[in-house]
Amino acid sequence: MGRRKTIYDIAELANTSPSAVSAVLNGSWEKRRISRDTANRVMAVAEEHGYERNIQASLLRRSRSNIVGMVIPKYDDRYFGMIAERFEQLARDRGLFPVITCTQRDGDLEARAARELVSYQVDTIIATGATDPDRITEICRAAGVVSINLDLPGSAAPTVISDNRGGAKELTALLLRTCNETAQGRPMMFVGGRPSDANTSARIDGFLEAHAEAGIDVPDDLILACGYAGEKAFAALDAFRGPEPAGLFVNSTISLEGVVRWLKKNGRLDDGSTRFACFDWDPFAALIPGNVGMARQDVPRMLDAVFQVLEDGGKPGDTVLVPCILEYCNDTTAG
Amino acid sequence: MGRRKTIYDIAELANTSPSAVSAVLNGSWEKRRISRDTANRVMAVAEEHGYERNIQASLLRRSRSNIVGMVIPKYDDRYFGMIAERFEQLARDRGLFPVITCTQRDGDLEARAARELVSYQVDTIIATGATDPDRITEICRAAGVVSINLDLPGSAAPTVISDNRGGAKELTALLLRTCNETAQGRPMMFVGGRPSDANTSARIDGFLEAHAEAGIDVPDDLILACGYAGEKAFAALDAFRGPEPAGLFVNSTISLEGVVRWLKKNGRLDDGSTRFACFDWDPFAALIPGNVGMARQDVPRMLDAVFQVLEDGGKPGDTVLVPCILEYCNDTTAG
DNA sequence: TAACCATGCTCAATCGGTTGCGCAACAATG
DNA sequence: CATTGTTGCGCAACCGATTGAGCATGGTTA
Repeated sequence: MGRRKTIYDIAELANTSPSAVSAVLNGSWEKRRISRDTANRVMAVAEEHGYERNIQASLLRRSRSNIVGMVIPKYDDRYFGMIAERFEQLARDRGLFPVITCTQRDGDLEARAARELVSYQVDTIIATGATDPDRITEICRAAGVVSINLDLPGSAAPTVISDNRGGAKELTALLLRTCNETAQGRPMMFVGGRPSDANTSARIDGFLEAHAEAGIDVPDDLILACGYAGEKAFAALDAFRGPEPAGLFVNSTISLEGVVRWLKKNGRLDDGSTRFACFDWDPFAALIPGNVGMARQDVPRMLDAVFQVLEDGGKPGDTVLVPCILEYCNDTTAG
Repeated sequence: MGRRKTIYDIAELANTSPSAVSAVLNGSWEKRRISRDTANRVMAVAEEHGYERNIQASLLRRSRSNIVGMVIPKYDDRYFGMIAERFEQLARDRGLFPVITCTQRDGDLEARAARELVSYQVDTIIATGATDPDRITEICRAAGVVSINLDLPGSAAPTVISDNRGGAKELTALLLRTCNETAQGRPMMFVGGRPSDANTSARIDGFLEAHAEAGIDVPDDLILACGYAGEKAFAALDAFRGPEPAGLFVNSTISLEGVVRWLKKNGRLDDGSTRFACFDWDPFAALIPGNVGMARQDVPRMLDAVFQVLEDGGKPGDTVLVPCILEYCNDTTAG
């Protein structure tokens, strides 16, 4: 099949110059004083021949690319899936071209991906849940690319993040209330996440605060920050030898997959006898017996905030804290 | 901050020519007989100054772009999330640059996205679950871009697709077996999807076939192909006035969200009294009481097949059918 | 009639890599 | 010494769109 059509082909077919074609097709024709006649002629020819602009060539000449990159740990997760979907939509609404790259929570992959995005001349990189946000920011800085952190705080770029501490505290309080009759002042167990991860550590703070306010002491061995992966949570629970915890605070739906597998294996799932709460939201997880509540991160507000920061030009250190939405599950009431 | 560094800057700094820099940095330097000395010098200087190649400029000159585009209906769904994640990984393994675009099951958006990808000089577009695959193929054809259909069959490009009929038949048979005592020869209900959608129609075929083999007749009004969205399934069930169905075949996890909301509202969820089966897979949905099984589409095999077709150069009409994996839920046994 | 302006268009340089071709220097061979 | 080959490198055209500058043409004003 023949070569792709270029503005030169269209110019010849429409009996005018490449400059005129370019002006017509990128909308600057009125400013460049091309007559409506010529414009119509060019547009008709372009349409007829299925012309598509070569953005590479266009961007090479322009200074801004209007490409916004996002680095995200996973797609296969409702939280990150929603982020990706919303990001695309908001970017498109603003006439930007979104490119998302999935990096499996691997710092080296994140850096590679960021460099790759820079090569593609992105104007901006949103680093979502990056294990090392400042490394990405540094790559961006060297290339003159704006960067924003989402879901994990970095010191080198503006950050938009959930109120992890507040959300975890509220959720823990709910869990304590619901377990009140059975627990009798015993502490809950915290499962999943990495202690080095700022979100996990903020949630542990909230978890402990809620216990403190209820006058309950939490021994260290009840904090199982064993990693996010489901298998890790499963293994950590399996290896736990202390006294039976009164209820579980699960740090993410990814970890929850392992937790429910473990509960199922031990026959404690179907009757809902083991109460748990989970940070993050999943519509099906919400229906699992024993789940008393989920802290849903407010993805729409978070992404609105990201684009707000983008438009206002945030400074390193700026942090937008977005409250979580507490979802009551399985007829837990607020009281 | 200064302009981005170019090969011209690096050439000057390394005291050589731009051609040599280009050759060194894209790996063709041995072929172009640049000495190891010069190469090392150039690489050191590039490293030191954090040089990143401008891919736009590079692609403008080269003929192949190595960009593979994917059009996908949603991210916020485990099935499509897995597809996206796997696609990225396989593309990267092959040295390609994946760009995914989410089009919300909207034909016009799909076409716009395809055109946009063409503008970005993609070599290939994988149209996943597109409502109108042939339209995308036509856009690709006009631009000399290879296209492949995934998850929905098109006549104009090679297709990789689940064995929807077979999977639905097996799943329906499982549902019939599990409902045997209570159903006493009564038919199941089919919920969700669009009848115009080839997957839905193949699954309806499988659903009916399984009933036929069990000698059970299915009246038309038990086929509620009301659209995929959860609310639609909810509304359709709410509006249904016929005799109570003996069990539900749900056409996707998206529809299932509505189905379980409806079951919950009617107090039939927690005791698992209403049996259902669902096409597609979700780890949490698998644990919902009453769920007897899920037909899990074999995402890894599907994507392996896609890249296989890409490498072998498939023809329009070629179809790879990938079997589903039947997952038994809630202690349903195979027997 | 000269000076000036508006209109409608085109020219040619430019963005940053890539690549066919050729040139200089030197070694090896006849 | 003439010819041929090898090594190492640089020149300049090119990819396709954008854009500052400029050039006719025709109309208006002093």
